[in-house]
Amino acid sequence: MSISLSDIANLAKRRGFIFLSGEIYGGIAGFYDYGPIGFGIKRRILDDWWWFFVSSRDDVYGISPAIITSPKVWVASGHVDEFIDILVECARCKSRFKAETLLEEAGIKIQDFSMESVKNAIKNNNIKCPKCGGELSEPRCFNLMIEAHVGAVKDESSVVYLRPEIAQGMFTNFKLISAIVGARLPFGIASYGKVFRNEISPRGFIFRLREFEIAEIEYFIDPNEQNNCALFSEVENIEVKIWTKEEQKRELEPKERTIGEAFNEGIFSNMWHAYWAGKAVEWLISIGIKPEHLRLREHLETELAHYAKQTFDIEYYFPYLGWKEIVGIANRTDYDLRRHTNMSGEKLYLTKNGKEFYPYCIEPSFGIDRIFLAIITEAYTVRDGKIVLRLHPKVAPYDVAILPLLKKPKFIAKAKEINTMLKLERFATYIDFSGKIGKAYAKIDEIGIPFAITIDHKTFEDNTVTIRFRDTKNQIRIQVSELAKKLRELKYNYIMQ
RNA sequence: GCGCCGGUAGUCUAGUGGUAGGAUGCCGGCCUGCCAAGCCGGUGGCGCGGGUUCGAAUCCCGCCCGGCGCACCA
Repeated sequence: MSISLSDIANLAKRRGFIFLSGEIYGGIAGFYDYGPIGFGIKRRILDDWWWFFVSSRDDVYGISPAIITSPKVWVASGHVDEFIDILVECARCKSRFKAETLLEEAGIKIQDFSMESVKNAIKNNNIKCPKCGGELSEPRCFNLMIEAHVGAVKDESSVVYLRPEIAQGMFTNFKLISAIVGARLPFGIASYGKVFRNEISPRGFIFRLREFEIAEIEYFIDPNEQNNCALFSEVENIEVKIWTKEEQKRELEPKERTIGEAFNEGIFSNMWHAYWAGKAVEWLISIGIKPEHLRLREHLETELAHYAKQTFDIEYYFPYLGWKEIVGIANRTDYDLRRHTNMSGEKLYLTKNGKEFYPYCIEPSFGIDRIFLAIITEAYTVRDGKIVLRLHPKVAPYDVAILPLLKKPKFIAKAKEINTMLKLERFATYIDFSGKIGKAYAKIDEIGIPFAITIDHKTFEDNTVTIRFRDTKNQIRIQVSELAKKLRELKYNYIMQ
């Protein structure tokens, strides 16, 4: 029996993972609130991401740029031009078209894509609906960036944009950061946070959102050293399905390759691009995604973003949605630093042997909410008609549950004592003495807590408790004094099945 | 944004014009004492707004939200 999106949404609602935002007023499409369990999991994902890509490394620096910044940033980045679509609608069949595509197909070239010139071009060339031949409506502007206003007066000069990506915060701070940290190439700047895109129709539970969390690294390399990656041995042997654009065009299946093989085949735009694709896959697997549910898919030329030379999506196989993007790894070249240098006048380039040059940039960009959904989907299993969420302990909402076998004062007191002890050891504990033990086990299985400590009669004889394993229901008995050590061992040596 | 379908306790669901019912969850009690046992009691609902009608969960209109298809997804 395969799981559906509504199974996931149902669990999410029932157990406090995630809810439609403002639901008491009917909600708002594309915006969701994370509840206690969901945010517990999401925070663990973000923490582990930060550890893997920032804290555990010496070459990546973490920052936190503002969500709203100078609107000029978005002009320079190309988002003001590229992120705005002018749409026309057929008055008869109601189909909508991008004005740009429509004019292109009609072989008409116009200099500027202002509303006026699009309107005139359509009128003067008597362009009709390509589907039904009907009359086209007035062009309308659809901006994928969400606008806001700052200051007391709400006019054109007060317009700001909610960031549609974090990357620009890394580029605009490039000079300051590289000077402060004394960074030498190659090095990266990383961040995570909320971004906003005015999607036309958000769909698929939390799959397409208007406000979502992205974690990004902008990794800067010397354009003359693109194929000199000293860290390549870290990823060389990682195996993953890779689907090149040629294979897609020729309708061939994706092929299993190691990152090393793929690089040697010339599939990646450079060695660092291959390296970061490998690291992204490595991380996803380390938090519980099965390798067979992942693949790297190269963007076709028509899909490439305005800034990208080559992009690979890491796609995850959602049983109810098919293969969908959860991570993108783009080679942005020197596009952004060059644009910002030209627009701002600041020198966002480096000097080597007296020669000025722009670093190239490889950008791994992680859609955290989609990864959250993938992790929940991956973990969702049914045992004896009950849901067991087999999350990796690293991303479980709590480390351990503490349950008294009986709801008697001395059992509860002992549970509280152990709870306090483990909290002092920095475990995220979950204590529950509200119901019966079987019911408590079922509940913690559903929210994915990997281990449960049970206080039973024997506890009062010899100060031992049992640790019960979510995945097997097996129990082991252990001295209370050994608990912290054992739990730490279990958490970090956990092997996904 | 267009088209089709839908929206009843936290969740699942019965109810097609006449007193909203059940299951589950949640809270309390009894009992039991290691994997959602049982019994008793309690809590909680017709997405929002307008209209038709003596009377609307039910019919009509608008909106909001969701699902599917199209379009969109740099």
